[in-house]
Amino acid sequence: MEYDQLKLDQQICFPVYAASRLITKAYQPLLENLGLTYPQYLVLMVLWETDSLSVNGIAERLILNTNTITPLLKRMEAHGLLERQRSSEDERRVIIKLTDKGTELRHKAAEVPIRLMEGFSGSDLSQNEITALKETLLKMIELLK
Amino acid sequence: MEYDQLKLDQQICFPVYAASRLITKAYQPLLENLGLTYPQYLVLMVLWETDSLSVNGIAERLILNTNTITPLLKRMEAHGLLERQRSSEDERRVIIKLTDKGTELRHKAAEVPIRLMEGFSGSDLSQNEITALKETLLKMIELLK
DNA sequence: TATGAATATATCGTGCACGATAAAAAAAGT
DNA sequence: ACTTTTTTTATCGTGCACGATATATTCATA
Repeated sequence: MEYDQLKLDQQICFPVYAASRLITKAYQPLLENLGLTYPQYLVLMVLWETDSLSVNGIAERLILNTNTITPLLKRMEAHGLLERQRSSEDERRVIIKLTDKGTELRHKAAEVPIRLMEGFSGSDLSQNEITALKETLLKMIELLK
Repeated sequence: MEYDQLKLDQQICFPVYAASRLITKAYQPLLENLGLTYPQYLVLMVLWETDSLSVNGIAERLILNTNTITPLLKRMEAHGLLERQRSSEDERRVIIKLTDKGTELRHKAAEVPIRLMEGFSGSDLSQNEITALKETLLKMIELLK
């Protein structure tokens, strides 16, 4: 029987999976200086743009399950980066607000993506390819959501 | 101060991360029928192509740490999918061999990638885009390894 | 006004995934 | 032949990530 479709090199899923982990790995030393993990950094990027979001709002933005977000936010709260407050308007909701410490990290984090992209410049990965990659991934994400 | 480079929509890392998890999620119901998790399925794809690999050989193929692979293989051995054997030629190495059960799963798994790709056909994601995506990801992987 | 449906968060359990470290075996160097 | 270095796997600890389930609150319906 033919099994070509089961060959690892024939998969699209595997390079996405491998690239994702390698990117996270590449971020790790840069984020370690800020006392952050990669998922924590993603949460902060969301909150730096839009403070006072609900747990569900952050989960939707990051396309993560709320049962992943809740423990993540609790750890960040323990680190003094944000505060969790039950909404008085709708008691089902928990509103997440940055602390001064969480806000101030934004300044230090500003160079992180620049440093990360430095690893790609000067390579044979063109800006056009990166742009096209992102657009195709966004289409794929829409299909899979 | 300008923080555009910290906007989530400006990142290439986030769509890769999100797409990876959504792809894994999409596989989950298909693999559940076979009693497999996604990482276990990746291991089997490697072994179906080349049996009798070392732990390190599988780790290299999947670009995973050996301390991720070892517990994964132990769980698969517990499920009777493979056997782990210390090499007599080099006792540092553990050789992984498929059992009959592990080999037979290949037949059932043959339709998994086909079913997964069905979700993309008929969409506005062309085959050319998927091919280009894969090539760019492979370049990125080479840079990050 | 009461009931059922929907929504939001939290907990539990399990499976990864990786940094750090340890131990054993093989290879390299003197 | 002995010592040092390198390689391979394993363990520990921690941080996710998700399926399933539970609880509380709000919304929709009768």
